[in-house]
Amino acid sequence: MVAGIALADERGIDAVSMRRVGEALGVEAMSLYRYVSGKDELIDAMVDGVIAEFPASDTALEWRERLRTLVLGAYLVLLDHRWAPAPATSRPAVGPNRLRFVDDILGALLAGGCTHQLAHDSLHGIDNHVFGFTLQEFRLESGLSGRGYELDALVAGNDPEKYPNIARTIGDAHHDRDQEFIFVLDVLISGIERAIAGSTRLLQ
Amino acid sequence: MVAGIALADERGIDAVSMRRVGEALGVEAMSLYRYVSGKDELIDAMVDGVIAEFPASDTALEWRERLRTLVLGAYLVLLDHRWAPAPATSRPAVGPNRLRFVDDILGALLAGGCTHQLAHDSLHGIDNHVFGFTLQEFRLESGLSGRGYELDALVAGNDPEKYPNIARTIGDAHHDRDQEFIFVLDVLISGIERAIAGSTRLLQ
DNA sequence: CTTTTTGACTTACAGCGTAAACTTCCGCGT
DNA sequence: ACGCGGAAGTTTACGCTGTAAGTCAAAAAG
Repeated sequence: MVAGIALADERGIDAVSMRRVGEALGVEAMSLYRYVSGKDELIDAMVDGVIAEFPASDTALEWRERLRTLVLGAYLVLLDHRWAPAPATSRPAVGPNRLRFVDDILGALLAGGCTHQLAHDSLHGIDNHVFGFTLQEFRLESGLSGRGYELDALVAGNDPEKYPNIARTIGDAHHDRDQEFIFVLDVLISGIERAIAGSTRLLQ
Repeated sequence: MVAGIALADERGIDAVSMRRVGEALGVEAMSLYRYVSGKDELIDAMVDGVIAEFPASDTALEWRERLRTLVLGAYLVLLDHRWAPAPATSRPAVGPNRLRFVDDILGALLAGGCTHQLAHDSLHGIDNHVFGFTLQEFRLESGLSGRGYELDALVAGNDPEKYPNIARTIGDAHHDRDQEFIFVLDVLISGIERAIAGSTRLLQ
């Protein structure tokens, strides 16, 4: 499994095949079936192996800061395993380390005074931010050209009358992945904070 | 392309192969290469074809309501094409309809008084919510068992001492996909709203 | 009427996941 | 010391995938 992670880290998730993982271990492909029931189980194990690297949160911190560092810790790990968000979000399996991670998020939310229902709902927003945001960012960064940000490139060569708001926005805004991740995270925390305060209607 | 969408709708994205799409069109697999350069381009076209169904926003609405209906419209379309979020989030291509969708979101944000930078950053949060949240929800709902929510099932059979916060939360909270999607959306809008008001530090 | 373009078909190949059967070898009870 | 059970690894094979290359008939253009 660690061999699979290493292989995916340097050659991408598509390079992970039973035959190649076997080769990396100096063994035939079919031998791997002694240890996993199939490729799906291997991928699931690899994903959970990455999540195992997520640092646990410091429960002594104030809940917002605790949540913030917890999520940022996960983010930093995912930076080193950019293939991981895709299988983590598209496969149904939920491994023990992911459960631990989810449990940690819930712990911070409950410490902040969320009702169980509110914590449950907010969890989805946070969890999705961790895996969904990274997934989309890494995807764009892997765009064919050498340019850092494919959306820019596409729009630059496109009709500014067709996409007026993009044309207006681009150029004035700079793209910084890390800062953006933190911004959305803070938006989420801020929104949850407000939901805790006024437990009734959120908007207005 | 529409044949590919229909095929994916009823048999899943994995059932989409060149040979099967060709079969659905009464044609051999290789004939498709007259119209697309390869399978990747086909999938990209299918994704953009789904996004083409997203209804445009009503620019007359107040910005928050405009953004809300815009995103909900997209959500409803994705409910009918549950395979779409996965390729939409994991492939680098950005089609014209997706650009239009993004442009629409930006329009609502700018109408709300966002700076260009704020609109740009918020866009990522909204866009990721649309595709990332649906991706994760559909993934869980496709879990093997007949149960609706796999996380429940997993945790139910797991050590409540290992995941105390999950154990505390589950049972008290009920899972309603639609309501959850709207909740997180409102959290995002609420957070953006607050970011517009106080342009300085978000938390505290 | 000839030439060019178009659309589809056929064949072929390398790679994939994995089912099934087979060999090799180590550790243990007798 | 012997035999044997099970673990570990290999070999072979099958059906599936995307797609490169070459062929051929019909339609469109000159």
